[in-house]
Amino acid sequence: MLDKTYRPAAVETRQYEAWERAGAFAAQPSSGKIPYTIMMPPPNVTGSLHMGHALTFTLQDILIRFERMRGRDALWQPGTDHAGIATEIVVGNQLAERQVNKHDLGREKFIERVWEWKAESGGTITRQLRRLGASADWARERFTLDAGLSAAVRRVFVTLYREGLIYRDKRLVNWDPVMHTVISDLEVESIETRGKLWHIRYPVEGEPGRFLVVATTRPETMLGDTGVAVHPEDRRYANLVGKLVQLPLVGRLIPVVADDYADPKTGSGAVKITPAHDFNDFEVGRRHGLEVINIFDRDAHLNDAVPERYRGLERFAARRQVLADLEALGLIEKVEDHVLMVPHHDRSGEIIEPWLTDQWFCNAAELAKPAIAAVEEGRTRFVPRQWENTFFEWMRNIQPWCISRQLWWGHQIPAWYGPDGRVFVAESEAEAAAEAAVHYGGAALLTREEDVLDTWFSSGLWPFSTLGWPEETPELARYYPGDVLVTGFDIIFFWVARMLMQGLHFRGEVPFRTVYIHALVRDGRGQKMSKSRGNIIDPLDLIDRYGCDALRFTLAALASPGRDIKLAESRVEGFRNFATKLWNAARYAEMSGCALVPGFDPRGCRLTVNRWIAGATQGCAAAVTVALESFRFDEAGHHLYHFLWGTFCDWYLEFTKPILQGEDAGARAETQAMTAWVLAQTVHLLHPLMPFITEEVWQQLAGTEAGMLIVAPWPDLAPELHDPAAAAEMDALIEDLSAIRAVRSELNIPPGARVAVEIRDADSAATARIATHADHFQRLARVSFKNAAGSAAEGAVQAIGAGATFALHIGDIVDLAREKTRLAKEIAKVEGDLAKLATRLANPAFLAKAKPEVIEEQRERDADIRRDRDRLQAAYERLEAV
RNA sequence: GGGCGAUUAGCUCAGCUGGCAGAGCAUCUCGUUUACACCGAGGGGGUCGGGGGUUCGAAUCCCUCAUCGCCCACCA
Repeated sequence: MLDKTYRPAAVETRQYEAWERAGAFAAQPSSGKIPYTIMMPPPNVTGSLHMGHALTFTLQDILIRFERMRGRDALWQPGTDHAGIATEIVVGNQLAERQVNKHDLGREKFIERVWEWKAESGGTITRQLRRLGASADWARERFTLDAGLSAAVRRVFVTLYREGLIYRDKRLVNWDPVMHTVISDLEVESIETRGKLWHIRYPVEGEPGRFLVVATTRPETMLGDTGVAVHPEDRRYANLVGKLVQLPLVGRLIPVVADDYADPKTGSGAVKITPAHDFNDFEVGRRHGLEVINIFDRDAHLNDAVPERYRGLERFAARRQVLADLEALGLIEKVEDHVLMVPHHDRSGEIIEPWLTDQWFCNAAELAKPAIAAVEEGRTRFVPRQWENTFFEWMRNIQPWCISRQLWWGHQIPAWYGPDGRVFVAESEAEAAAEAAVHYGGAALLTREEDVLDTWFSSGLWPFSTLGWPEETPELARYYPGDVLVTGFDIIFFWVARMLMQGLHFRGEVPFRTVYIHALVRDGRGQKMSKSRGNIIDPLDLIDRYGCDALRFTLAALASPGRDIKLAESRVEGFRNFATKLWNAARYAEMSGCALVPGFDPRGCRLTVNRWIAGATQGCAAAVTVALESFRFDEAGHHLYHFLWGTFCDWYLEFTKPILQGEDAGARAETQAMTAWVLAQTVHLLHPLMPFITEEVWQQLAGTEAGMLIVAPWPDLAPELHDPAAAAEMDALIEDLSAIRAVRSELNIPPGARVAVEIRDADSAATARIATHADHFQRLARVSFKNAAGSAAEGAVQAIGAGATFALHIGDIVDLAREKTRLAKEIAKVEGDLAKLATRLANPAFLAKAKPEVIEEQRERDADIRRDRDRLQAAYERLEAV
């Protein structure tokens, strides 16, 4: 027996354990089934579930469950990511609370501490994923720092190095002066900031009293200036090109060069050039052979390259000092307010300093070519298609990828330096030592590269490293390439692009056929949820309060393509109610003796109502299938919602109550079987979205020996179940009943009052229908048909149904004038529609140019409305006659 | 500066290849008919952001403007 109320928490725990125990999540490599693979985007190993996770993993689980039920060998490959920078920040903060920094600890101790933290919190995210109902193959869980995945990383690094696609280079990079690491361009977030534009006078050499004015937002960097650029066609400065100016505070003489980079319309038109600390200036300097003077140390404090009075100053203190000194010298011409974009590290929030260092780079442009081609040729397609443009835009302008990080938590780069600085790149120290021995003609002391790799370097290998590569495992052969990758647009560049590049390079095949890009879940103001903003809605909180199924259904229903999700709690509540509705319907069916009948064939039903609901069920199944096939989770949800609530509960269960309580044993048995059958189909169709409650209902309905719903076959219903005659009859009946109910309600006729009704203007179909379903009229509209006492329309309220008018005799309580007004209003509305149709149908251009089926449709509609109008008119005239 | 998206009921949003403007929530009215008040029945509520254009016909396609949001970009 089903409980009186559905209690999600208990059911969710019990069912999840049962699934896992039964091995329902496990892929079946040795089955004859066609594989279906989804690679789970690995969340941070020490992270915890947020709403973005809830969305992405719900959608993935829906697809996996759908395809599993459709008979595919479903592999949802789970795992976690070591998340280098993010995790180092967290552990760094933990240490900071104890007044310790990581350098006090040393590399080895620090890494130990991170592993401890992983042991402490590492299970959290996967536990939470289980609470979400995620049916991943947990036995195959992987971690990016696993031995196997680390071997894959080393193999890839070494291979790309030997192919010349990974190299070491001295370039300007984005430097985080607090974390002391480089980050890639993608990790830089430009934040609009209100600042100042200082106009500074640089004295022209040999022309006392003459100044060249430069404008800058970062006056402290002038200490590293090695030139000033003006536009070659800027008349104002033409005679200065080739001359020298004297750098104030420093005294260095620096050249004025002509370069297109200088924009005459910006600032003063003359721009100071600091090659060591600005990406543009670096290029300008290179073009003109300017000196590169690095003035910052790794903390972004001024170094010994600047005059003594500034040495050791932190960059903003330096700015204040430089400005004060320039002011004292009268060299500040003016100061303007200025809005500028300041680069920040997206993780640490620190202001980035462009800094000249040696780093490891990957030739992304080369790797991007096959990836671009793969998407162009449709070997991988994006859904929605829109995102392909974003992908192309970035890939076609891709920059060298800086893959080294000055961190400790991650894959240490497999490179060793000889005594003379020569690099040996190899998969192991022994291999490197062997190479070195050959090179030096004997054993040599090697020191290992300290840097680790960008986290995304290892996650880029995820689609094949998790399957055992570099070993050629059976899993690799079977599950690569995957079918669908589900992710948010925010990591298309970070992750999707890298997986495509690495997958194509090392497997020669795309890692997935389809990339489904979903929206971001945002807060009420449309802001990205983040810890720092403090605007997080906790999915676990919603699960506690409304049940997991309600949250899952909500996220699916809101996942319309191309639109961000602003999560409203009222939605979750509404879909919780939907789950309750299903529960109560199932409970009612159980109480009414509706049990699944083995071998029951809905096509054998005699009763119209059963033939009708069979067709409606088939229609729903087809619609849900199409929706899920095309990633329209929202449409799948809406079809199910309307079918289960609006059709099955609101109408079918009401229509069949008299049958279930009636004397006709045959009709009762057919209807009981049918009710159970529809419920069974519905829980199948709903299972991917609401796995828990559907499994629970299914097991009550079918019994435990029937097997679990999670592995039950997806409904494949014959289109012949749709019976047009039954559908037409029931639709018309619903229209009749609704019309009568509306009139009753509008006129405030007490719902309990039984009303005598007289039928007028009925066509033959309506006459037959009313006779057949008289009991429904009685029960669901509370009317009884009797021979009209007299023909007078006195006291009658008239409801316009489908092909008949129902005159309700309600005695004296009718306000004739009000009733006439009501009818007149309806007539006016209908006449309006008819007028529009008449214009259209009288338009020769329409008749000549519109598609024939459209014309036919419009004519039918015209005829239908005309019939309604006529009956309304007749009803009105009867009142006139009183 | 470039690109993308959005603008539809009080709120959150559907509306596909043009052909009857929809849902959920909220609101109002009525309701203890034994599945369900997390419910049932019914109602009100819209110049589809503005302006052009294409078309027999536009919420839908095109142009333009406005507002909002996001992504990318080296403008001192």
